[in-house]
Order: sequence, then structure tokens, then C-alpha cells
Amino acid sequence: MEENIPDNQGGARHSRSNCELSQLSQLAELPVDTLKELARICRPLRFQTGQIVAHEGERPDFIGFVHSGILRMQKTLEDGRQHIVGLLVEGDMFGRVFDGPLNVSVESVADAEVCAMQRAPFESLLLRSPELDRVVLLNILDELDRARDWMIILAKPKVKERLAGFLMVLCSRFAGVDHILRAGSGTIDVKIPISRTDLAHLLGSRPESISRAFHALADGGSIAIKKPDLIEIQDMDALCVVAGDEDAGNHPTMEHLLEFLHGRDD
Amino acid sequence: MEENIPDNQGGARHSRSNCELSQLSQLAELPVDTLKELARICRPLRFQTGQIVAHEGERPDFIGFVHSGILRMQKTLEDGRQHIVGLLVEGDMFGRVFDGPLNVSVESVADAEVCAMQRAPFESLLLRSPELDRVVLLNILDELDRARDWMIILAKPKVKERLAGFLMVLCSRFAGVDHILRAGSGTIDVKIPISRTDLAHLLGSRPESISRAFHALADGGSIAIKKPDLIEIQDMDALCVVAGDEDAGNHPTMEHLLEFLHGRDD
DNA sequence: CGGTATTTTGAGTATCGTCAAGGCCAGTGG
DNA sequence: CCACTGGCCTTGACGATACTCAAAATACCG
Repeated sequence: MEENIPDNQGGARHSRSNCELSQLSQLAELPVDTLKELARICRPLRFQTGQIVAHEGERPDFIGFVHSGILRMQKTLEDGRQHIVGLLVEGDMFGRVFDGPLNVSVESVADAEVCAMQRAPFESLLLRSPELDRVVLLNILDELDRARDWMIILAKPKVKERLAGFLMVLCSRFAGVDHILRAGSGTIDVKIPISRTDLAHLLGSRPESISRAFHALADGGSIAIKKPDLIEIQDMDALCVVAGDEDAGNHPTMEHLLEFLHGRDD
Repeated sequence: MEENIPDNQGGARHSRSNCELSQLSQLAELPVDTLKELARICRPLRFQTGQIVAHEGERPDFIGFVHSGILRMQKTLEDGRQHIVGLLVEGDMFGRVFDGPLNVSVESVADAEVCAMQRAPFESLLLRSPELDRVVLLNILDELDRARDWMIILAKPKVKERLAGFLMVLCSRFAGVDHILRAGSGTIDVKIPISRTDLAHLLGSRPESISRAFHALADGGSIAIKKPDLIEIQDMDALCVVAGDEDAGNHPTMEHLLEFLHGRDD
């Protein structure tokens, strides 16, 4: 039960009759006829904060493309506790093409729109469209990279380092996602999308330690805590140093980010 | 330079004129003509312990299928330190199909045989063979799962828990790999394939703490240290409890493993 | 058998998890 | 409009754990 595409009874709301697939940058370059076929088999779904999109162990009848909002992937441990293994944002895909049940649950962290592609026709289209297949493949490869980046961050011995790494990820990979980053005057405001408790699960720590780590970073001068979930980044380079610089020289500079954000805000 | 398939000058040795592709269980089910095409574009390579198979940031001209031995994937941090993000064993694939440069280095931990598929013809074959495409897709999805499992393990607060989780992974996912597991009398001997230092990097700790964690597990009675790199597992259930049981009720039992190993040894 | 690298042990310090209490904010109801 | 309530974040104190540095013991290799 409940393995089908969620309907109104299930809690999700159909927002429009079809998705605006071309807004997803990865799909935009697909051939027109492929896009048309995609549009035919996809259903837009809306989820409110806290709703379950897919359950671990089930095999939903759809493959999801996140259109807006933020979802979190989590695994349920034996003792019932949930452990976050990643966040999904605009443009991300979830669901196991050609494969068995999910091994993560997906839950909306903020109000989210998801394009649900019916599994069977999507897989069949995948076989006929090499371009779509390629997009899906690259998407998964991308997610693999993200998981590896998380591994590097999680392997840091100190909470402060892991938290700094997390903030760097928000500034790089999540930079394009609306409502997360906002340009200030020579600084950048970061809206932390999840609670301290969730952040603690994600970083393998406790809420108290996360809180202390935030304030330790603030005392160091690299960030300021405007509100508990609104962080102002004052010194990106210092943050990189604390984070231990996961990817050698691959981090965004403050100037580059500000430029990017000002471009987006106009 | 050195972005091509390693040749004899580069250190890797061609072992035979063609790979025994059918030995790789995932490929065995492919259509015969696809296998033939694969055989034509693949080169067997041999690597000795410590050899670099592929450099981070490069885009090797081949996609690798591990035939035997163990390789490790690692990222180079800014300070030059290397951080292990995963191990590759028999049946695993590496190299980014249809995509840019690698973002991990691959290095052989033990003498290894790798089937190197020339990139261009492999990608072209991928477009023509849906079955091969599916195999590749599932392989990457699998690796994504493994990365997520690592995240769960890495997020454990105590080193002892992470180490127990690592041992459980060796007993489940690496069970089929030769020379890692060996059946004892009601116990299982595990050959730790990497040094304490590497293990420390993998688990986000230090060699000293890893050593202490090993001995703490031994004092608890769940394992015995026969040699520094040869661990006898005496109580798998106890080990699961210490590990915190990542995947609810998904761990192998001692009996099941012993049965499996005895079947293999005959 | 000697030399080197790896592993182990020890002592001291820093960090983190735990428990408990207090503060901040939003929503509710008088 | 204000007091109350509940959830989340913060702070403090204390014990447990892990990191650091240094040295000893062991294993490995020729």
C-alpha cells in the first residue's frame, strides 16, 4: 500500500497539469520530442514541510525530479533513529531506475515540488533515448561525487571542521538554490535549511556540539550568527582553512560568489 | 602525459591478450555479441601493490573493471594528505562514463588485475547495447549505496563503532572477495587489506585510536587479534550491536557466512 | 640475523557526549 | 494585549572519548 504515486488522499497535491520540465537545466538540452514524451508521463506533486515522499524499502512507481524546495534522504536504523545521508534540491533526481526498492526514505524539509515520472514509461523511454539515458547516468555520477565529498567531511575529527565543510558545501553546490544564499555587503548570508538536530545527525554529532561549533566559528571571526538558522559568512578563506579544504583549490571565493549572486538577483 | 591506457613503460603489465569477461558476474548475463564486442575493446592490465592506476583530475582513456585484487580510491587534500573514500574489489567499475575527469585517484592496495575498456568504443557500445547500459547504471547505483553506507558508519561518534561497522562491511559486501575472509572453526578470519594508517584515514581517526579500538573490541570478546592484519571474528552479533546496526536487520549471521565460505573453499 | 616500518602503549590535553537547566521565539487562548 | 505553552537553541558542568607526542615493542624483509 502507498507504493504508488501519492495522490490527494496520500497528502501530495497536484499543482499543475504538467511539469515545467524545461526549467530543469539538465533536461533543457534534450531533444524536443524526448521532452514531449517526458511531459506526458510526468505528474507534478507538491509536498509540504515534513511530508514523506517515499519510504525506505518500498519501490515507488515513479522516478522523482526535484523542481523546487528541499528534500532530505535518510536511512532508518535498527533502533528506529533516522540518519540523514543527503539533501536533494532543485534538479536532483531520486528513485532507482531499473532497480529494486529504495534504501533511503525521502522527506520534504521545506515545501517542495517534485516531477514524478511514471516508472514503466520512463524506463522504456530511457531505452529509446540515449540523451536522456546520459542525463540520468551523469546525474547519478554526480550524486556519487557528492556522497564522496560528504565522506571527506564526515571523516574530519572535529565537529568544527565538519560544520565548516558543510557551510562550504552550501556555498558551492547549493549556491544556485533559491533562498539558501543571499548576497550581503561583502558578506554572504546563508539560510541553514535544516534544524540543529538534523544537522547533528548529518554531521555525526549532537545538537549541543553543533551549537558550540557554530559559536566557535563565530568567535573565530569567520561567520556571524544573525539568527540561529541565518549565518553570515564573513571570511570564506578562513572557513576553508578550518574545513581542511576537501577539494584542493576547488572552493568558491567570496568575490566570485557575490558576483554570481548579484547576477541572479537582478 | 600518462592519460592513456598504461602500457609496459607505465608500469602496468598486460597479462593476457584478452580479459575473461565472463568471470565478472554482472557481465555474464550480457548477450554474446555484446560480450564479444567488449572483449575486443578491452585490455587486461596488471598492477602491483602501490601502483597508481589513475590520477585524480585526469581523464583516463579507459573505463576499468576490477578483475582481481583490491584498489583504493582516494582524494588528495590541499595539504597533500590523501583521504581514502572507498575500496574497489572484483566486479567493481571505475571511470566516469560520458563524463569529465576523475575526481579520485585509484591506487592498487594489492596486486590487481583490471580490464581496461577503451573509452570511445565503450561509450559507443553503451549507446547500442541497452543491456550493458543497464549493467553500468546499476553498478553506479550500487556504488552510491555503498557510499551512503560509509556515511552512516562515518557518522558514528565513537571509533569503536566505526571500526565494528567497517568489519561488518568486510563480512558482507567483501565476503566474496578472495583472501579477505576465511572460515575457522565457528569463527571467521578476516584479513584487513589496508594498513592502520589507511584505516585511520578511511574511518576519520588516527592509527593509535584504531589500534586501541581493535583491542577494545578484543577485550569485549567479539574479536581476537591473531596478527595486526588478521582478525578473528568470534561473535558477529556482538559486533553488530557495537556497530549500531546500520541497516536494520540486514547483517550476515555467522552461520550463513560460514556456510557460504565452506561452499567456496571446496 | 639486523634494519626498517608498522603497530602498540603510555601520559597529558583537548574535544565531545551527556544531563540538566535556562532562554528565545512563535503560536494559542484568555 | 498579555500570559501561557511548547519547541528549539543555547549554556554550563562533568565524565568519557579521542587526539597529540613520545617511546617501546612487534612484525616484516632481505
